[in-house]
Amino acid sequence: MEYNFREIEQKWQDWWKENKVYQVSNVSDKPKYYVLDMFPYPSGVGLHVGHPLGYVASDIFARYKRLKGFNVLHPMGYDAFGLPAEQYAIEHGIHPAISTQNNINNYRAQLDKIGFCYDWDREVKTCEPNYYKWTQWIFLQLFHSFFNRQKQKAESIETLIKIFEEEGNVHHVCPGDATIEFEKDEWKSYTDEYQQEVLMHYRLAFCGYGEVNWCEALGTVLANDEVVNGVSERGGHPVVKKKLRQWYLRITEYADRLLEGLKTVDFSDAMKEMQTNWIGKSTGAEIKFDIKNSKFELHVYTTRPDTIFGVDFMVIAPEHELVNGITTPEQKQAVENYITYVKSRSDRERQAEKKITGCFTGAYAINPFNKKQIPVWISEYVLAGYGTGAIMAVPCGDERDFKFAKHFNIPITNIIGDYFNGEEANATKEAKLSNSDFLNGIVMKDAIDIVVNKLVALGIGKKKINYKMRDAAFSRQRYWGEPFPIKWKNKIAIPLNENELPLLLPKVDAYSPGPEGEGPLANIPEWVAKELETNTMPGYAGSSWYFLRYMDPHNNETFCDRKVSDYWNQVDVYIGGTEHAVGHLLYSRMWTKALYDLGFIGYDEPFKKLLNQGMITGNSAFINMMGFNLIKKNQIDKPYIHTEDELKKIAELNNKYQIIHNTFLSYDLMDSIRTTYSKPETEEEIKHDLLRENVLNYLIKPIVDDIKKEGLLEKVIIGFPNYYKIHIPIEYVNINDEVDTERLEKENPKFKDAIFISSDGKTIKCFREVEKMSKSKLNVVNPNDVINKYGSDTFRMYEMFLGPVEQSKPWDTKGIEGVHRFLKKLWRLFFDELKGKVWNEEKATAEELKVLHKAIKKIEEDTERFSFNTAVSAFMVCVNELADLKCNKREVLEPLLIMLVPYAPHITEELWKALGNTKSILDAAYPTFNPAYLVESSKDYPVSINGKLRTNINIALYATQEQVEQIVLNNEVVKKWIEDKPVKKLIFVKNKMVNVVI
RNA sequence: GCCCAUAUGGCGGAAUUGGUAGACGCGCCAGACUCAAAAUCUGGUUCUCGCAAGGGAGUGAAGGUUCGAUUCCUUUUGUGGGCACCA
Repeated sequence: MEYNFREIEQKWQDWWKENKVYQVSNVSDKPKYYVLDMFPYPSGVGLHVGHPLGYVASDIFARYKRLKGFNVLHPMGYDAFGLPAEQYAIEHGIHPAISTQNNINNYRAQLDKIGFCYDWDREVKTCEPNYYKWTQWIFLQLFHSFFNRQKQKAESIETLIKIFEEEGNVHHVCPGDATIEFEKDEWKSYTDEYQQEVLMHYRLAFCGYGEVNWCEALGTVLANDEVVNGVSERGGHPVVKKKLRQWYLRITEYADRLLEGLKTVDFSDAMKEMQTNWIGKSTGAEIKFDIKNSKFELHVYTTRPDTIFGVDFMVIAPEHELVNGITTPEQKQAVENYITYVKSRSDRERQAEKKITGCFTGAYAINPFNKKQIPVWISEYVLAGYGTGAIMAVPCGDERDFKFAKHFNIPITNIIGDYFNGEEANATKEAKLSNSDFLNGIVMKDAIDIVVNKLVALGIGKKKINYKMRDAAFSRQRYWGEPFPIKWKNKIAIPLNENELPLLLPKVDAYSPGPEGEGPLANIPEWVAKELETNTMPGYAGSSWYFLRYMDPHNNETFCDRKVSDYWNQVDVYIGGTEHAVGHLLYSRMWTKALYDLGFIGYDEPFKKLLNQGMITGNSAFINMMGFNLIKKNQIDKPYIHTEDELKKIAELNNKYQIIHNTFLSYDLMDSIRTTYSKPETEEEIKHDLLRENVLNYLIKPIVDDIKKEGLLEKVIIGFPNYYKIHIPIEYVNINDEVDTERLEKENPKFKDAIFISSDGKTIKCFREVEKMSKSKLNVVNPNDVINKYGSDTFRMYEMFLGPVEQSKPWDTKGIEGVHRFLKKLWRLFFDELKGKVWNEEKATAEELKVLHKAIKKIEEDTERFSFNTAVSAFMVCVNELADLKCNKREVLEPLLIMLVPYAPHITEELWKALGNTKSILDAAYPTFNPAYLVESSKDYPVSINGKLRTNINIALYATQEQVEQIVLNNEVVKKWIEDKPVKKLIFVKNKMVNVVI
């Protein structure tokens, strides 16, 4: 009986489906466990081998927990709204709903092949009305809420209105606009319109204005990754910033809670650090500066008020509201030019730019303490969104300010004495201040509070806590997203009633953007007639709460019954990529906190533990191409004036030969071509040079012919070769990096009639590089192909065996044979090809039980700590050892099978049934480790002399330090190394090692 | 530019708390079985000097702490991810 994985896997997948073995109930006596994957966006390309890495890991863990007696919730669904589907619709005229469903079907077929234990009855798709109804509903809850800073929690906006009626907003500073202040009578006197405007500044979901990437030529707003080097990726049109009405979530109000919550969750330190940095809480001061000869005041946020006397200039963001008002007439033109430049730049470009740019506004701020006049500049490195959009620049203490000052010749004041060397800034807090008026002689870190207190006393500043995090932009000018349940009447946002939900996304035939940067919904007359909001929600709306819907996916009364969410509680393990570190993971944490505050769920952190899976990168294949540039002769020696006609011809030829199209060079040739010997001596070198010459002559000949034909013989020369590499599809490359050129030419139009040059006239070699797996890089590996060849059990185990789940690693099919061989070897412990059944009912020996229990210990520990790669190798060790012992005993094999279920569910179910079990192995009890089988009486101690390993000595485990010393020092090898030198110390660590120090 | 991660044989990786560097697998070499191949099995495989016994070097680089460092600290280089409208 052979291991026929194709038959086995299909059989059990069908059986599991028929018997609904993965259906999970919300009612159970068992303890609950919730294992969640980050659900995928169903792209048109389908899954590649990188996607299932996390899914296999979570599947193993879910199955493991089930064997351990838990009621395990392990669902899957689709994050189905998104930009790519809409772009596809624009290009191909297929409705996103249809292409998305097609993609989902494709994903599902792929996922099913891998044998996951998802309860598919709980599947959610964010683009379905019965799902997004509740996304809209939660949005309304956020809209109807504000964040009560005194209680540090969200509350109903009705509560706030009551407060306003009773005491105005004196105890509730307006988070959207701190300048709004009113008493109760004032509130009552406000028009309804103004009251609503004020409330909008408090709501957790609110409307405001924000900048977007606007592409006039495409008439649309572009995502950041659709903008490359300041122009649109499609078409290369200019992109500028444009202010549009946008919805936001007031996530900044939750900044402190989000920080606090990190202490209660089990995320990696790196993840916590990333989120902490993203929130970017800092303590400092806001300082008011008067502007000379002007009514304006400049507010600056700084974390270093102690450096106030070192301020040599101010930099404000080019889009700062004061720029217009304070710029002097002389500087107006220069400032306008500079702003035009900045408008074309993305925030990221602005921060990454090394070139120092800026423009003086002509205005001067006045240092409130010494009345010094400080020039006010604008520069792209100051962003409007951070702090007050203005900084006080202290060149002696900040590198960026220092370089700016040097570049524009602004005199630098040194306030830190010897700490500043004039060559580079020093951000120390330890220096004693000088040139600092009343702060002279005070250590900087102590001066901070002194300055703040003085600022407060003088009424020109205050202590301030600042966050780098901004409120989350929550609207898109797109079609394929959740419509907002909002109507606009007289510029007032009117929420729909709950009974009007879901507000269905209307069917459309065209997806082009609406007028004035509005979304496609603005093109639908009925939609506009109803005065409905034309923006839609962003991709992360649906994903911010989906883990709750899985618990109660068919509920039509509420998003998730409170009793059910109380039972399942938090997600116990959440597995997904780090790329979501500061997006999805912060948003879903915020939504959870808001839902908790409003009493809809019983916990305020969604994910108890987070495991980050690494990427599986592709192993791209490249082939070389070459080309030559023609160099006009006058660039080299004597001046020669080319005629117009000649110049045109040269340009044409250059165009033709810069890359010699359709001619590809084997990789092993490239080394030869790139090296030359000035004096070839050995036979090899002569051969090498000959080969090189042949290739080059071959390539150059047609160029020379063309040069002659065009009559340019004396007028140009051929320059050094250019080298290029291009991707070739990896399916045409074998394990030895040899290209199947015949098939490639036949099947791939890009390589039709291609010429391949090799060193031996036969083999064309390519070279490999590790890159992200993507369609454009022609390096995608489809899991189905692997499964067809080796089966899903092999695939699952190999994905794990590749390395730690958290780490990125390249996909390489080479090693998969080893895992497959392991499963075959396991099979042979049960069945022999010729003899058939070989397993038996004999009693296991102590040695065999030791092998088994060693494996139980190791595999259980490794699975618990998500070290699946080492668990796989422990299985291999165990099977190797059992094979060596010729152990075919049920007593040993059965527990081994149960342990293997999470990793290879199909083969284990088959063998389990073959052993005569009638019930599924999925609910078997996990074997219990018994340490008694592993007890040892002695150990081979490694013995080092001065830290260098010299020998091993077997010593009883109960030996005392004195006994060990005696044994070790009398050992021949040890004696030899000690010679006659005195032993300074002998280090003995029980059960570990011995080190003799001489 | 800023934040985070990461670097170990020909390759993927192991070494869980500072204690035998290279488990396990791939690949490669040699052998067995076979008419032959596949499959399977046995042995070897970090580099280097040496016939061998046995030395020496070695975890991106440079320093440091320690009896002992892949592991901790400082500096530095390469690579990958994120940076607010890809998901």
